[in-house]
Amino acid sequence: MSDKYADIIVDISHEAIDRTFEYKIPEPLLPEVEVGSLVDIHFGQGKKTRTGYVIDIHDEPEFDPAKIKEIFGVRPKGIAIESSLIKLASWMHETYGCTMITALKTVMPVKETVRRTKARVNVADVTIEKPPVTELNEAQQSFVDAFLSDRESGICGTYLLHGVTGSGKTEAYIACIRALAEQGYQSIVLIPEISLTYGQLARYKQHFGDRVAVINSRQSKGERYREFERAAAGEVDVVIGPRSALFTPCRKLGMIVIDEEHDTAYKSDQSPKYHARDVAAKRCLIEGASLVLGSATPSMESYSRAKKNEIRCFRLPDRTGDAVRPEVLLVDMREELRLGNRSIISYDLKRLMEDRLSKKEQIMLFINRRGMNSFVSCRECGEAIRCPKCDVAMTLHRDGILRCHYCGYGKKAPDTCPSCGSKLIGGFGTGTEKVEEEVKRLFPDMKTLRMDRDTTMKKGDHARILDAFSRKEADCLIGTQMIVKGHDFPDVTLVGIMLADLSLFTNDYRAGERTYDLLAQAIGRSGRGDKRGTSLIQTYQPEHYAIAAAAAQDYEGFYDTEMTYRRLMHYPPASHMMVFLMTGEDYETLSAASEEMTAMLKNLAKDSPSRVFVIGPSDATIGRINNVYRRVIYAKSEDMGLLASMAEAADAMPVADGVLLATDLDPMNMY
DNA sequence: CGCGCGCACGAC
DNA sequence: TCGTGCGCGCGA
Repeated sequence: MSDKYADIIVDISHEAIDRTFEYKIPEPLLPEVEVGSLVDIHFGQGKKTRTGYVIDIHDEPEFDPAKIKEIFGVRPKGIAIESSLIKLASWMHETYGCTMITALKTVMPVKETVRRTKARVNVADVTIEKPPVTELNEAQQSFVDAFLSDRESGICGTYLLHGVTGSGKTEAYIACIRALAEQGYQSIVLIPEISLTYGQLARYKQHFGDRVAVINSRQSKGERYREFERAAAGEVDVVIGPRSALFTPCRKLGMIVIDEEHDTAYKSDQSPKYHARDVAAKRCLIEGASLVLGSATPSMESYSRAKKNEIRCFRLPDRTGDAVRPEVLLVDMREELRLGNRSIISYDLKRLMEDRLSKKEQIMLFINRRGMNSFVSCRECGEAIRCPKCDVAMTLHRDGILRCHYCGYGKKAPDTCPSCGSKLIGGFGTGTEKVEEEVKRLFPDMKTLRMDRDTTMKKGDHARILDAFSRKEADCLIGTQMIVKGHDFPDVTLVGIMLADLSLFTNDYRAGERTYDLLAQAIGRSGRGDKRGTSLIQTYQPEHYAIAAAAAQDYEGFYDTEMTYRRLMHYPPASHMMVFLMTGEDYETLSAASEEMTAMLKNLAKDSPSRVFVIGPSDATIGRINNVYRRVIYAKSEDMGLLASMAEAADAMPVADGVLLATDLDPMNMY
């Protein structure tokens, strides 16, 4: 048998993570040493024994063999938290095709000295009175029972809790966390950053007091590291945080919860572009923990696995009961135009708004776009005003400034068409500002609040607007998707969705799913109190399956149609897809590099035993952002390992100067 | 992190 | 000219 060599990180400090050292594995230790093992080594000139983490094992030495030292001891398995995180990194390296170092950097906590900041009032530090004992309803209890009996028989399963906000998912999680804590196990609860509110946190604090660690993006690296240390020391029962909290080192991990598991924020936007759901599943497998997914509109990925009985699905009915689900009306805006209504507010919506205003009930208007008009175009030559640095049309804001939503560039809107000089130039489309203006025109007495990226620039704006609305300081809240997530307003009995089609226009394969999810959430904002609510959807495509299914509140129906389409097109989750995005400032260089890359990938595909389609290269949907050109290549295959090895090969391939490559497995956004 | 190399300065 | 003190870079 040939010699084996191990790449090792020396436990000096985590900052030195980007350097590995090669050691020989002596024959007798071969069976024990694996990726993630803790080993004893001599390092540097010192004769002292040091701890090393094995991050890779290979046959050929890359370093001068004369200088390679030997590993002289292996620690028993399962001692170090780091060991399981290294295994996780190794899996990410294999799955996403990123380098081991990049994977390690995402997974391992980086040690930073905690800068002693002056005691800030942190939500996490507020003390809360003891819990009223919570009673679980039948559906919650049956999930908790199944979960616990599975664990008793040593099964660490995956569970899907299918239920809307308010159906009591959090109580069910808490019951599991509590039972696990009694057995000395810790839990990690992932929630989308936006839902990490005082109220959410308070519920966990009520039950677990100081034994809660909180991770959020506003913390300094030092503060975050302190929370990691508390978890690693076993000082907490539960860790709550966004995607990155997934990598909290836990002494004895019992469960990972992913709340709102369909949320796109669970996909990392940096390399490796991992999906928290997949990484969580792997971490659970490594550490013997259970995985709980919660959602009102499960992702296609999770629901298809539930249908195949790979994961157990539990339905939690809405507490308020199905009888008070909101009534949903669908308005065909083409018909509206025929009736002579050119307003963005349909006759039906106007009538309902009048009614709510007179009853002093509240209204939410949801529009999937900020700004005033979507773009400015010339009615004579048809030319739209585009960003000089990006291949997108610019958006007109009420202050008369045209702004690019991709690079932030802004300029004053011109009076005449820059290409033909015509004065017949104007805005098309609609946005939050336009809706607010129209509401003011139709209802001069109505008090409105607007919430979008422009009105929530400063921190605290978010909470201020929502608080004002909940104190009933306004009759109508107008906003982008940020108003539909969470937040119960019991007096809202009317939700208007101004243009349901907008989220379909992105044209990527997840557009249908995103539209259904957005509409389902928006619809559900109405009638959260004791009064039944109405939701009205305005659309130009009432027959579109995502819109029709959302209006009928028929998730199953949507799922079936969507899945048929994904199968037909070999899109995830029916298959897997790797995107190779190449960017560069010089189009010619970039184009040549992308051709070369495609040739290499096609060559790999040819020699592969599994079926794989390589598509491209072509310009990305947005071919240029901030003067950087973008070209894409797609590879589709059911063999995820093959796609990862293609990504790895692409990564290793030398490309022209000034050309960058990024890969993305099963993307969530368009390219 | 801990070691030692090498540079700089100080005492003889 | 040699001795020592300390800062920095390296370690497989």
